[in-house]
Amino acid sequence: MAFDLENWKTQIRKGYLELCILTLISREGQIYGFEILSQMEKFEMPLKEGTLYPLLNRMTEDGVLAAKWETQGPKGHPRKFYSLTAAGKKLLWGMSEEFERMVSVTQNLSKNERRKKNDEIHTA
Amino acid sequence: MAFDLENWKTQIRKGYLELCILTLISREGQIYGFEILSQMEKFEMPLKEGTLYPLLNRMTEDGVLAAKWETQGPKGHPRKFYSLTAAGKKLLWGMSEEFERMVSVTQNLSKNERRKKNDEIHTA
DNA sequence: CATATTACATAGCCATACTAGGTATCTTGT
DNA sequence: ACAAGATACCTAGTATGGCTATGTAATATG
Repeated sequence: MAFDLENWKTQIRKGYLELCILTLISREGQIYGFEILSQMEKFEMPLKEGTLYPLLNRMTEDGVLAAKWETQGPKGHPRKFYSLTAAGKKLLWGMSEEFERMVSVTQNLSKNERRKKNDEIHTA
Repeated sequence: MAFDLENWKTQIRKGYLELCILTLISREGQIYGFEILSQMEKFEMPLKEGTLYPLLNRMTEDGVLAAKWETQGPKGHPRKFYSLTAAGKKLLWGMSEEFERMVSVTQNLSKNERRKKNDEIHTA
């Protein structure tokens, strides 16, 4: 409701988590959900199951990820492994490019001092 | 509906635009809405009026921004100038810190090669 | 055999960006 | 004088993704 830092941190994660997770899958080649959770925690960007699984299902439905079940022999819960499709790799590339652009915009905004029109401020 | 790059670009802007705009206001000291639109366009991060004005009103209601109307003498449409409150400065600081953290996480995710089990990668 | 851990899944809530419109004032061309 | 465009702000409604809370199963452990 109120505009506080915690709420903002939730908002800024939208889209960003997908970039992180696609990057992680790309790096690992293939990986299953629970392992993503622990890796993301290791990288100090933890997320909840209720965030991850809908995200993975969405991206699988949309042809960004390929999923296959693997049983762990006689023991262990079966795991659903995800990997990038060709479309997924292309998407990740586009996302990385845009994110870098965003980073450079914030850097420019912070850095560039306003030089032109010192006089204009007095308007009137 | 579909998971495409354009939709993602909309999502990733959530929260990010607020960081940009607070940074811009901080830099300018005070600035009015229409000028924000043209500055953001100059920095290659354009946004629509329907995005900006609700955002400014929200942040004003929540005590992040201070707003005051200024008439342009006998000529010109009156302008609503925004500046950061103390709470706004504090919020911007927290947001910048978090954004930098996010950037470093993506860098680590992209960079760090998986060293353990090299053999596993070459399979097939 | 009860509890914890591993592992995946979904319904419902909420905040933000976008689309598409609206109002009002001032400038410019004819 | 009047139409068109630029300046300037505003809002209702929609779509989307992250979060909370909860559920289901299987295996491991004391």
